[in-house]
Amino acid sequence: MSIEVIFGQQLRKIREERKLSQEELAFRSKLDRTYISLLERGKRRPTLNTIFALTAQLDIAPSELVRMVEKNLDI
Amino acid sequence: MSIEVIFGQQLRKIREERKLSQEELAFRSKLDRTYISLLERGKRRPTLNTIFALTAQLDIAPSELVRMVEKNLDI
DNA sequence: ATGGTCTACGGACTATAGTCCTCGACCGAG
DNA sequence: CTCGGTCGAGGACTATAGTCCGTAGACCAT
Repeated sequence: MSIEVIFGQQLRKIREERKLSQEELAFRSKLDRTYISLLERGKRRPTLNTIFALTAQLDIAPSELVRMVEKNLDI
Repeated sequence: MSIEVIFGQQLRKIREERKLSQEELAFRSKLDRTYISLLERGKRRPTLNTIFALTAQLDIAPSELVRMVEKNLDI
């Protein structure tokens, strides 16, 4: 599976655990609502800064999210 | 300090520890030499995929590089 | 049936990641 | 001095990240 698809899956998982809507996450991280949707569906490749912006609102370290991607990549 | 500047510093540090030139790293990670230079000087913001491509050639986990950025960010 | 919430998805756009080509400066070795 | 290896920098470009508009469908309650 590609990096961006795995990333999207993990992002969605964390967001849902936090009980946030895509729109709410977008608002808090100052990103666009439709862009969160694109990310979760693996249609976009976030920059490092975007990852930091997202994780800051999800109460998780950027490196932790990346680590989740790594782990799920080789499955 | 900004995320991209810290990232560049850490990238350079690791690359030099591995005794690779920018050109050699660029070749191995299938990126452009001038782009590695831009990254190290904090002039560009790498995508997640680019981080994976770089770290794969630096014998370090992507999450580890990101963790280094995190740690140095609040100094 | 209707209104609210959530999400997928599209098109058109702007900003910027990443490429390619080039030149100039530096440095240590021959 | 010159030459090879290395890097900074800039200009012009192409690809794609990220925005901003919208529509439509699913689900849930009233």
